[in-house]
Amino acid sequence: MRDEKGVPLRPDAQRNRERILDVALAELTRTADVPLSTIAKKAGVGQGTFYRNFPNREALVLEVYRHEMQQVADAADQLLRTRAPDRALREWMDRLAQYAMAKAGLADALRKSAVTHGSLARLGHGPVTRAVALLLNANEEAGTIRPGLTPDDFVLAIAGLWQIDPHSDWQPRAKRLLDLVMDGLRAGAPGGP
Amino acid sequence: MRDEKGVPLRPDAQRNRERILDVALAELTRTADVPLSTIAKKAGVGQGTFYRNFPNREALVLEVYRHEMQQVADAADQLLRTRAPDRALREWMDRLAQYAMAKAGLADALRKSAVTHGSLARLGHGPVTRAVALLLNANEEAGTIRPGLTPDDFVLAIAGLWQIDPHSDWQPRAKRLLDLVMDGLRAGAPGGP
DNA sequence: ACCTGAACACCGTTCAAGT
DNA sequence: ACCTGAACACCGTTCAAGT
Repeated sequence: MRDEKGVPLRPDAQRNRERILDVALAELTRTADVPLSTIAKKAGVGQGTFYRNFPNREALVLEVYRHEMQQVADAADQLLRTRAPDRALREWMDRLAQYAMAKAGLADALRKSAVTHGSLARLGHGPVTRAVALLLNANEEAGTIRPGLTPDDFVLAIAGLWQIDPHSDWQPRAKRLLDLVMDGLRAGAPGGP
Repeated sequence: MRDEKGVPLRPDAQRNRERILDVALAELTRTADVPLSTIAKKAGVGQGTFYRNFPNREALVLEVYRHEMQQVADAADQLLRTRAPDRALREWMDRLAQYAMAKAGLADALRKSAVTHGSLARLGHGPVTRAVALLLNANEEAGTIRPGLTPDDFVLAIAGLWQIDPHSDWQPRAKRLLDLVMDGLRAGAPGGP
């Protein structure tokens, strides 16, 4: 990890930053409204150190979320190698749903802290967008979805996932949503019915 | 307006409540994070009076949002009387999009204050759900959408609307999303292609 | 029965002093 | 160069006193 000028952080500073992120992940996953002071305390750093690393709540939440999203994104490549494009896409959506439900507190935190639109958009330019682009491309070439769909279209279409209460019986609702989206993606595909 | 026991509020109490709601609509539409104390002050009531009416931020936001949503819901009946079912559905979706963009601050406020899932679900049992049910029923009977879709399915499918930045060029993105959803609803319809 | 506003508690943010 | 933690500011919530 380096600072804005490209200078490597001092080792103790680096460790502090990592400890904050570790604690933040654990705490934010549990509930979205942990006081930042609690995170600082559990990470064993002073308030000032916390704010040196993350100037506000949003910066912290975004960083944690980005890191977690990387993992979901990575699953896309493997699915594409081992399955037909449309099955890969659908299974990836299922994993995304599971992930969204498991990290509900984190998603709440994102909603609450984010300047909302701006931040979610920025997240879009991360690994998830790349994964979605891969999946959509493969399907477009295989003729299993209509041409011209963008990762942005897809992300908007599945936004409902984060509206589902993870403490409820969420599986059937998620399945119905994802089936609907999949039908929407398929509509007008060259290889369609 | 009556209290929990069905006793009508004293006239001055009633006026206070209405003034709070008026001010809250104006302020929350502008930005989601107005201090509640500001709303109380602009409404000309003390802190205590504010809290008598709305025990927390969420209660206020929900009430304002419900009131505003009523208007969108009302448009459904008129559209159904003057248009073919699928055109009525699509045009209603367009209005919803316009509304969501106009009241972006309000939607932010809802996201930030709500216990998130619980509250949005409660909103679901309001006039909007009734309007969606009407629209879906008419289309199902006309054979323009697949049978068996619920208002809940629909609400989840269009959730992406509230992810769009209203300060951007939102029309094309909203159109692409709503077209996709409409295709999803149509997939498998008896009268479909 | 309802209202007011000062008082309290809590949390985010800053900054002087330290290593 | 980086850290600490007390101090400050702000906002939600309560409550004693008033009409």
